[in-house]
Amino acid sequence: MVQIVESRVRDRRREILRAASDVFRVRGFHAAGMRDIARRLGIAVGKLYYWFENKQELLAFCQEDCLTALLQTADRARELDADAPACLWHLVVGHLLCLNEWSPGSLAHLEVESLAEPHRARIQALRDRYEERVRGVVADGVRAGRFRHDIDPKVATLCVLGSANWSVKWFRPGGALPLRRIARAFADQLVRGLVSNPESWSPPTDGPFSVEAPDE
Amino acid sequence: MVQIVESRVRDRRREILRAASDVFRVRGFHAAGMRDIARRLGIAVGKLYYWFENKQELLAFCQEDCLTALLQTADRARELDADAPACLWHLVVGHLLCLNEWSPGSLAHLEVESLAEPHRARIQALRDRYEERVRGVVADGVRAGRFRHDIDPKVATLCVLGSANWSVKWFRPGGALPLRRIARAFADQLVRGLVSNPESWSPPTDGPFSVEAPDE
DNA sequence: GTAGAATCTGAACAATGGTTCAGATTGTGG
DNA sequence: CCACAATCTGAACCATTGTTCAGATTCTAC
Repeated sequence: MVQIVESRVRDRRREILRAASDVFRVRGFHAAGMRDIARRLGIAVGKLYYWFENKQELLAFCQEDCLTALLQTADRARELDADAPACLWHLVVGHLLCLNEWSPGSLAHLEVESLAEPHRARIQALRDRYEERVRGVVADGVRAGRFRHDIDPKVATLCVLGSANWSVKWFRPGGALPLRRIARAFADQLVRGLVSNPESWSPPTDGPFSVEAPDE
Repeated sequence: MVQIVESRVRDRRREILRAASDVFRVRGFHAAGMRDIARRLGIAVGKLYYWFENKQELLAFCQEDCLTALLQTADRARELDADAPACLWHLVVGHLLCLNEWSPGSLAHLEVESLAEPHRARIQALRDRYEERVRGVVADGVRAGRFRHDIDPKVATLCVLGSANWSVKWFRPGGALPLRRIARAFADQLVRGLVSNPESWSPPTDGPFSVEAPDE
């Protein structure tokens, strides 16, 4: 019963999130106002304040939605029981697909400093948790000898996440290159730069994120 | 004579740019207002409008300043007469040093969509020119057999620039890791992911950007 | 059919921030 | 010393945006 109510609340909030995401893409994240979002939904602006306390809560909801999805891709990559290079490869692919195809909140994800307390701490904790997942894969790989011993897992993780995150700035659906090809190429380059046997290593050919999807 | 006047105008405008940069860092790029910038300089807000037509011109000036510096690092890397992997390596290092140490306008550099016409077209042309420089190095390397033949120079360039650009979001002077070490590690990973002989390739040990600077 | 809960409206309010400009101040050349 | 140019001031104006809330509408349970 309570679950049904909560599900309805979440559905309504996610509907607003999707409208917000549309406005983020059209006007830019920082130029997106509450009136624009309400107009996008065809509702009065006051209604937004029935479902969200204020704009900050809406932004936090967007970022949380995206981070939840990213953490889920990390979980699925982990579940593969693959070695660290393959696991990291899937993580990179998953990150790009998540930001550019699955997660409507991804534009908000980039805006690290747009949140103030109290939302900021909670969202930062989620970001840290996700980054720790990625770094854990890299560190495991170094320990197992699958990644070079002279890399710093923290720095390598920052390099990986930077490339993936920045893709939101330039990738456009329907562009010259399909997203999955870009995702594989990024994953190839970033992982190959870390493995201890780059000349014999080859990237995975299957996995959980439909990398051979119908855009080829 | 005219040169002296232009130099004075530029000096004044760069002084304002540095104040703007300070405010960008403290308040975040999008929360930085003209009053804040004027306060930072201890001047009346109207003075800003004596030297800049409006806020957009100031933002464009910041981005142009940063892009000019980036193009200069690309020129210096090119002048080395090194092969493509070494050249790209220096470009990556130069990019990170430029954004995080030399160029006060770097926070503005990230904000691709904050500019409207007519400034946007001019700045976008500079961005394209810089990206073309980087991509040219990658394409040359593929042609010469120094980079893998199966990479797409455009995608590889986007991967490289994404990592480097995103560093502005998290790097802090005085942090746990010195900038040059981070820059070298990024360049190592990104170039090693592209070279055709990653197991025998080793990164440059000297170059134009003081990578062995006194932070070690 | 009705009471009460849930949901919604949209004008008004307050705050913010970009910009203007009449007038003031400073600098410079004759 | 003075005219004129260059530079500067800061209050006021205007537009925008987040938010509120009294009241309206819709929904639901009895």
